[in-house]
Amino acid sequence: MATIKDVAKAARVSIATVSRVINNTDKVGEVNRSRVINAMNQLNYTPNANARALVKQKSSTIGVVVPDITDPFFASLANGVEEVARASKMQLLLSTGKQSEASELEAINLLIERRCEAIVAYSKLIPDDKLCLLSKKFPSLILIDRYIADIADRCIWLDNIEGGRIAARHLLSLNHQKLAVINSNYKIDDPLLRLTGFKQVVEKQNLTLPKNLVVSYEPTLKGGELAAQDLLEQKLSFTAVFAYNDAMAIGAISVFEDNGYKVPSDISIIGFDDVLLSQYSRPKLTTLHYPINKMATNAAKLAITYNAENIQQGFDFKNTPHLIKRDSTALKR
Amino acid sequence: MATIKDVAKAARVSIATVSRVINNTDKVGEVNRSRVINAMNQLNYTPNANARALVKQKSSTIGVVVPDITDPFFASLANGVEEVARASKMQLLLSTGKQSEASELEAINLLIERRCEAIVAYSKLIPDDKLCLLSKKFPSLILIDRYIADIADRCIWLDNIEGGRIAARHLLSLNHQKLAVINSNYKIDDPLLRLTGFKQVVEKQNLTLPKNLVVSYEPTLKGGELAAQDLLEQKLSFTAVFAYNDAMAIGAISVFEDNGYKVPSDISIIGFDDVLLSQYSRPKLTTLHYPINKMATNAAKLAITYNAENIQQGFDFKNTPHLIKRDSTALKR
DNA sequence: TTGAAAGCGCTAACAT
DNA sequence: ATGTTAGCGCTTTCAA
Repeated sequence: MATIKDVAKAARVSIATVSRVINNTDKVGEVNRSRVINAMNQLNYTPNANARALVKQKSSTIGVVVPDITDPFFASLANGVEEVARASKMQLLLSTGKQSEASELEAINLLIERRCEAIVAYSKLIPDDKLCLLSKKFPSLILIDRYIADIADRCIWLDNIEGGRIAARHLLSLNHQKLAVINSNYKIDDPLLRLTGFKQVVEKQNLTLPKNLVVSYEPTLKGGELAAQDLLEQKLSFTAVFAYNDAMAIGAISVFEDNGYKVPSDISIIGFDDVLLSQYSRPKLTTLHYPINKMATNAAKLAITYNAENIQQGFDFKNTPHLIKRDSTALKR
Repeated sequence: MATIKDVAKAARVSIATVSRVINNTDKVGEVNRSRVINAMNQLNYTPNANARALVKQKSSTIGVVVPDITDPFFASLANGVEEVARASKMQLLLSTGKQSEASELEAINLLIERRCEAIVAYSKLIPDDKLCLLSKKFPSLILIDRYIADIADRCIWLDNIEGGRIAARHLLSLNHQKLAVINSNYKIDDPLLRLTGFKQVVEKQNLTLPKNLVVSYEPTLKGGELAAQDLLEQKLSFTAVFAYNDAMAIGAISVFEDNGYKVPSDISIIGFDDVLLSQYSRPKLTTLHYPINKMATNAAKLAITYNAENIQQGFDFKNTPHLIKRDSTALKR
């Protein structure tokens, strides 16, 4: 590809002059300017962003690490970061850290090598201490969906406990007393936290949540189906279910209906996340909205802020889900 | 951040030696090697990928342009490219080209400035001639989901006409004779091509597709709902529907059912794309599988191949959708 | 308004 | 085995 030198030669000016017209940074005489422009066109010149990044010491790049862009939840996350990148005239470098600490670490590291000016990372497998070290080393690394006390000012997270509480309150307000929970069996905090909040509210009402009616499977459609089957085999009656996420809820609904239970008239069910799916399901899913897109834009802005060493106040580090009432929950008959 | 010079100074060796241990390219004495490694750790050294890209004349970057990463279809596309990047030890630069020629053009251009070694672009708004020019200028630019005769060797596309035919054949094989079509009103080729194929088969059977029963709306859930309402108001009977995509199909199903028609017993409906949604819907959607992930990996590999000026044979430029029979179509009663 | 030159961080000859 | 040095393509002083 043509370089700035080629253009300078063709236009019979110095490379400094070419640089000036490219960046519009200094006065350049009319004659020279148009000669440069002509030369650039003729040579199909495109500036080399890597060279520019090197000398200017800024990459105009914002990095994001997610496990799987195919998951709508992570797509929203990436999208949020992208919106900020776009608004800041930066570009998005996407790195996937799949199901292992090493992989997550590598993903972040690649982004640092690229000298991203900001990094938003969804990491569940790197232990707290390593993340602390990393964030010391690289101040504009923001963790999303994770809370580490030592670096709380670099964490944008969701209050999962409160989410569980909200779900419980909703079901209780519909007069349900016999409750069940379909949880995720992933080894991360979220399932436990949501269950904790749910239990808190339930037990405050002097109701109990039988162990048999708390089942854990993979947080997928299939997992939801298995969970529902499990629940139905317990021979313990329940009229409402709190599912770990929308996919599980939808899987469960299909099994319930296949077994002759109507949702919501026989069984109410509430999901979590409010991904696109929940609007497409039949019945439309009542769920907790996880403001991941907003959290991601916040995280990106925060990361940029730290990069500028220009710490600002007013970021929503802690976020709270809110109830979206649709058609999968109803008053107990 | 620490540079290679800092490391060299701390380790009391030359930068060449440091470079050698970083890249494991030459023999380095045991003593020096460990001194360098220590220095790197102490200084938290991370090599600067931009500098490396500059001198090595390769960025190890593969670019992808999509309109919206939030759309599961484009997420799959990006995912396919990411898989190839990962396998090739490259990284993914994501650029969004939203709903305008200028925006698509800018997205591609930013990727070229970054000196991506390969670019996979989903572009519907840039006219053929400009795209031809661009692909001359930048040989490792591959177009996905688009066919331009002049640069056919840089296009990975889906045979939409055949898709329409397959849908029609399927419905016909189920003895449906009164057919309707829910199409997209976007100003791109795809809707027309799918309809063309569909019609070909229908008319070959001496059946007709009444104009009133071909309706066009936005290719979304909402659009599908509107389309279904429109269809129901036509007072023309039909027993099977070909929808432009899964989202429209699912939207339509909900309206049909709300109006007392059962799917598939009263109305059969077939979608297009086979996105995740189609497995989650009730009934599960019969649809045409659009092998976008595979097409994307192919496009990425092809792009890399062109970059290496090492043109290989055997790429699937033209792709054909195939039928996924699920539960939304049934024999006409 | 213009050009010469230094240098961003790194790799890769070429010496030694 | 190790060091010296010349760039990669660009921006930015500093002079003219």
